[in-house]
Amino acid sequence: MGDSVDQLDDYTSDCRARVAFEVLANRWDSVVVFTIAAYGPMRPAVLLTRIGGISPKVLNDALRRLEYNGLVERRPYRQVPPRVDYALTEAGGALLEPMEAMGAWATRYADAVLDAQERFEARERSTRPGSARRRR
Amino acid sequence: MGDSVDQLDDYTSDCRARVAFEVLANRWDSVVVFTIAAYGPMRPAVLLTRIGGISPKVLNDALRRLEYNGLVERRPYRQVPPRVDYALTEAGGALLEPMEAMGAWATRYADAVLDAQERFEARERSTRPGSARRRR
DNA sequence: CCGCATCCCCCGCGATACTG
DNA sequence: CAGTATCGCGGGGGATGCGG
Repeated sequence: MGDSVDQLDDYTSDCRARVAFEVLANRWDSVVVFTIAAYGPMRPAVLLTRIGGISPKVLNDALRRLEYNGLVERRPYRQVPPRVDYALTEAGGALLEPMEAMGAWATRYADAVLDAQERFEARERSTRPGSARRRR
Repeated sequence: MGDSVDQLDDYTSDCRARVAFEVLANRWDSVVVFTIAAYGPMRPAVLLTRIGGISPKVLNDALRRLEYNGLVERRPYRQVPPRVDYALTEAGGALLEPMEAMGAWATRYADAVLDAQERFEARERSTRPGSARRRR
């Protein structure tokens, strides 16, 4: 099913934004794109340290996905020890602007989100005597 | 770990956009927000038909999540049979603009993404004799 | 009509260990 | 250093059925 970026109007046809969200749907993809956009092409090891809390394997998964979707270009240098770096494609670079729009929203409403979460849990707790649950 | 919208700089601190992406990370959340933004407050049943290919349960999950994050407000009418509708909060409504930025990117680069996917698979096929794999 | 409870499947994340 | 192979786990998506 939800395979690639095939048909745009599986749902409300105006919602082509979905394509963009699908492309950045996974945990780290947007972070990787943003980091490369901010600092320029980088080697995996550097990405690894620049981004915190991501394992080599997961980073690699993300890079492969991004490459698959044409957001990132893999540039191998033929030498030993192996050396590679990843750069943004035009599509990937163009993503920076919308991402910053999202960022602006986040800085503005992050507190509102936090408040809503607390209020939700408080309400839940007063209704249901059970333990405090987690929502995503 | 990646729990709610707690710390903003788990990674590159400038990447606060992540908060926004987390809030819309799930399969249908952005679609629901967008649909309500486009047509105004709606009842679940209407959402169900307006959006295609989503089950009642999954829609409800999405609405709960959105409510939890304060993007959507649940407005019950005390009557039988049960009547409810969902409206965007201020935060939810403000999301429309960034989402449209993402949409603009999508309309511009959707083809590029498709091409990249095909090229990737072609390259993969010529390298590895195995079957054509799927990437997400 | 709303939305909960189950059950299943799949896949992304994460950790670890290994090869070139 | 780059990338792969395994394994486990958790959680979302999807289908179905029940109850308020």
